[in-house]
Amino acid sequence: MVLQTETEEKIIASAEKLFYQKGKAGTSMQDIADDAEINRTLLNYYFRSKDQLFEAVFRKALSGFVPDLAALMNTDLSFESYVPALVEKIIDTMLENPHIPIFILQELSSNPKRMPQIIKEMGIDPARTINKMGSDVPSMDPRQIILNLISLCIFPFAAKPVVLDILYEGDNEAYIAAMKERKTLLPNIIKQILSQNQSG
Amino acid sequence: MVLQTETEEKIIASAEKLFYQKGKAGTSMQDIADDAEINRTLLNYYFRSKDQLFEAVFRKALSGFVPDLAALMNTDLSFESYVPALVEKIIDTMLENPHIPIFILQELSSNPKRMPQIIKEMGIDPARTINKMGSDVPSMDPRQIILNLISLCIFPFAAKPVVLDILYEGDNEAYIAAMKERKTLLPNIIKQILSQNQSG
DNA sequence: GTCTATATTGTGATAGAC
DNA sequence: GTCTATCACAATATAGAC
Repeated sequence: MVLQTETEEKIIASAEKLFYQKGKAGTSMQDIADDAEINRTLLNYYFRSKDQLFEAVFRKALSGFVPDLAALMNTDLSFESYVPALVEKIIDTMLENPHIPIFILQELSSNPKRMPQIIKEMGIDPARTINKMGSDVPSMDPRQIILNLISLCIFPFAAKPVVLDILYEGDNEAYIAAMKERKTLLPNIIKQILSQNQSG
Repeated sequence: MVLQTETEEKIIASAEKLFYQKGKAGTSMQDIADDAEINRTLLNYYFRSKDQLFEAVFRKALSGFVPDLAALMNTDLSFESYVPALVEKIIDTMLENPHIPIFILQELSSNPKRMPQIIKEMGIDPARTINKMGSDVPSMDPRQIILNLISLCIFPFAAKPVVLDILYEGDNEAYIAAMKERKTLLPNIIKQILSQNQSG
């Protein structure tokens, strides 16, 4: 990621904003050009096609946090010991950009293979993680633990509009505070789940 | 929901299928007409506009399970006692149609007020539920409990493509079995969370 | 209720002048 | 690197014949 022209940067910024909010199909090249205040044909000049522009935005979104998660998971520390850092990294990322979960899930349904492929490229090794957890916590299925952890971290952001309205009566400050609280809440829950099943 | 013409039923069936898979913006009226094997103008004849057709599909999706959840939540039973039934209803619904979570989340981002409005119409009373839980479990925030429960139920379906690929190596049978297992797993986790905080 | 024909606007993408 | 002009086609929606 070296030097970029000013125009290219404006395109990416507008494309991010609109793809995040309205999805790929819901955003036109004209929408992006208007938002960036440039001529529409420049989008094709810089990125050749809508597909390639979207791909650039998608990869940039993942590269903002997936490599950090991979680094955590690829240490020799036990699963339990890196859970707090994992939770904090995910929640902080989502707090910075709450649109990311829906954006990714949207693309997932129309292009299921892309996301798994990219996160493996970025250093996440699912088999290694599952195996290591299997020796840490032999009494239960590591995949259910991972599923629980990720669900608890991400879903409250993916469903932000309902959560905000239904549980926090539209009070965004209260919503944000609750999300921050979860950075300490969730590691405790995971610890409980792990200890329960080790004794059972 | 009385008698419908055969054509109207075919339209709804095709619209459901395509809106679920590709979202509202990603589906054209022509796509739906082709899938239903009818003339495109009949869509406008029966539903007047794409918006109204989408609205019909969206309401139908929610009416398949939200009223049942409302009925559970509006009894005088304690929260803890109806959790297993709640979890089972949600997971069974998602197993029958795994596209529903993404479909709803997609619409949520482009139309944040619609979903909360509809589920309140369908009998869910968030304030009542939160208040009742507040007296059941006074030591912790009921909203965090609800958030955890819903996250654990729904996210594994919303993210099915990644979960299936990364955790279950594409083995759909294994994925389904794991989801069914969660019908007994999740109520235990919720019970643990509740008891931990009651004693703490 | 179902069709053809058509209006209008928007789409992604490229060629070629400057 | 940025523009105008233009292509080929797809979008939603309606009018009117049958």
